[in-house]
Amino acid sequence: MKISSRGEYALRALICLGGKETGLQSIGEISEKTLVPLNYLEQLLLQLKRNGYVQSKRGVNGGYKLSRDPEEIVIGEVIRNLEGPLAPMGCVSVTSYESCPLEAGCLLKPLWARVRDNIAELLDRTTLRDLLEGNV
Amino acid sequence: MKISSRGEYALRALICLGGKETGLQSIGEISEKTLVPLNYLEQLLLQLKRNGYVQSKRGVNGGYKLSRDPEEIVIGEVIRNLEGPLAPMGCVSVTSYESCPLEAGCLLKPLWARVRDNIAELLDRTTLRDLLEGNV
DNA sequence: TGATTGTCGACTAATCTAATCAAGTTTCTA
DNA sequence: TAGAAACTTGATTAGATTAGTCGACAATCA
Repeated sequence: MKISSRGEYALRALICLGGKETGLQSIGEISEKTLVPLNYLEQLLLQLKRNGYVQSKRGVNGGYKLSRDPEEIVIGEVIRNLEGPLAPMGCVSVTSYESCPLEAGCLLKPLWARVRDNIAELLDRTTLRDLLEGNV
Repeated sequence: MKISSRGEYALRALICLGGKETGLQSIGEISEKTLVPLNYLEQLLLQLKRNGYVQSKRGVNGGYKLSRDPEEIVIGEVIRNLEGPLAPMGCVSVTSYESCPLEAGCLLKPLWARVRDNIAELLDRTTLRDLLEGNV
């Protein structure tokens, strides 16, 4: 039931960008503060950009900044975007359901569904702002 | 946040053994009913045996059966035994904590801790009996 | 123009997952 | 007591995923 480093690292980057610094922060700066390898961070920031969480500027003094208010960045969404569905099994995934031959009378499915609901409920009501303010 | 097939398959086997059949069930029978590859199931049953959940009898008409009452088999424990800690990150794992250089002021840790607590609370109060009776 | 910084795509080493296989050992039953 | 049924053990493997690396390119600004 692990979170992969993609999700963890991306959230670290968002937290870094949501901090006190108001201007742009370069990949290098973010890498230093978050301890995420620079070349790997690059990939994650690009994906965060494609998903509309951050914006960038090239060239001297360029860098990244958030492109939304922290309270409009929902943690559950970020994790889904970066590492796939929150559900522990495909048969109970809302965002990418996969059928299973045993599904009909499956005694496990209701359990997995509750696990999914618990996780999704928590992560979908937590925003970047909550994290920044320690409201967790 | 996936459950691996080890956990899923092992639980299927336990559910199968906890079903109406009272006597021994051979690996072959269990494999057919649960759709778990026979050779793989073999491994999982052995591990379940080492962990004290099932017992076996060799020879003709041999097979496996539960070695505890279903209400004494806690799902959280089974999953921990078969696929490791429930916690989404090492820094919040109760059973196998791993430190992290950012841990001190980490704004994510409280979130992961809540995720862990939610999952563990649910899986540690669910027993095999609950699954068999559909009490989930 | 040249230094700085982001962008993009390909590549890779290591690990994990999900099996598979082969060679036993034990036990039952005919 | 032979022999088949059934469990036991350890080794091996193909494929996927993870986590990262690398190199060339494009934009920006002093």
